[in-house]
Amino acid sequence: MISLAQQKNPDPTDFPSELEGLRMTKQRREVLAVILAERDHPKANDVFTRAQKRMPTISLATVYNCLEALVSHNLVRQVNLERESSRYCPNLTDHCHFQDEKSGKIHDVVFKDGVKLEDILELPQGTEVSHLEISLKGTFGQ
Amino acid sequence: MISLAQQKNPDPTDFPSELEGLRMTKQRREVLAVILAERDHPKANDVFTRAQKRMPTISLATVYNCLEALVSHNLVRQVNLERESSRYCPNLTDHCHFQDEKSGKIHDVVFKDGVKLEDILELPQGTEVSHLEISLKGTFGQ
DNA sequence: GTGAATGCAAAACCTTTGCAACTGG
DNA sequence: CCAGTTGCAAAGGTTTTGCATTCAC
Repeated sequence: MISLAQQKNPDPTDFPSELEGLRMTKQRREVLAVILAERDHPKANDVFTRAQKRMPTISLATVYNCLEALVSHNLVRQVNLERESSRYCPNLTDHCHFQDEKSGKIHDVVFKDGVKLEDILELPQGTEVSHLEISLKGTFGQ
Repeated sequence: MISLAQQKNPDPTDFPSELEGLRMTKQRREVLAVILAERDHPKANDVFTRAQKRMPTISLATVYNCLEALVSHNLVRQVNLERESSRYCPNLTDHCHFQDEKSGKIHDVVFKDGVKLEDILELPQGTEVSHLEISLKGTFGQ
C-alpha cells in the first residue's frame, strides 16, 4: 500500500502515471487530489464541485468513473451510510465511521488493539469475510 | 417489545388495531405479514409483489409508506447494504448482516455474549451511540 | 496508433411527494 | 366524523450508460 493517504495538500502532478496498476489521467489525478486534500468524506457531487475549480471542463460522469476506478484499485475508500449518497475517504487503514447527528460530520473511528472479528461475532466455520463495514450514528464526544 | 417476530405464518387479521402506538390499516397489516412470513430480507419491491398476491390494489408508494411507518415504530428493521435498495427484516434483536457473495443471500449474525461496543472501538469520552449498523460480505460457512 | 477514458445527454433506478378519494377507530 | 392513509402519477435525486471525441502510453 502506498502512503499517499498521509499527504496533506497533494499536487495532482506529483502522482506517477500509474498507481496500483491504474493508468492515471488528468481527471483521475485531480479527483484523487481532491479527496486527499480534505478529510471530510465528500460525496461525489462535492468532489465534482471541488474538481471543477481547477479543471472546469470535468464532468460529473467522469467524476463517477474516476471514483469507481480509484475505489476498485484501493486508492480511495467508498463509505456508505444509511440511505445517503456514497462518501469517499482517503484513509485506507482499518476503521469505521461515526456520523454525528448534530453536525452531520463523519468521524473515523479505529478498533482497539488486538480486536478480531471472530472474537466478537458468531460466524459459522468456514466463513470468509471479504468486506466489512461498520457505521455508527449518535453524538460524538469532544 | 412484542413477540410478533417469532411467528411463522402470520395472518394479518391477527394483528391488533394498534401496534406500538401505530394505527394499523389493512395495508400495514399485509406488509407486516409479508415481512414476518419469510426471513429472506426482501426489498421494498419484493414486499410489494408479495403483498399484491393477497391485495391486488395495493400500490408501491403505499408499501413504502407502510415500511416507513413500521420501521419508525420498531416493528420491522431496515437493512442497508452498500448501495443496494433497503431490505426489511423482522428480527428485532441485536444482530448484523452477512451477504454471501455467491448466493446473494443475507444471513443474520449475532454478537458473542458479553461483547460491548466500547470494548472494541476507540470512542472518545461522551460519545453516545444511537444507531449501529454492521454489514459483512464474503463466503458464508455451511 | 490504439485501446481506454472523457464529456455530454439521456436513461435507469429507487424513493418521495402532491393531491383527491377513501377509511378506520 | 375527520385526521390520517391510500393510490395514482409525477417529480426528485443519484448513479449509470451510450456514443462520438479525445487522450495517454
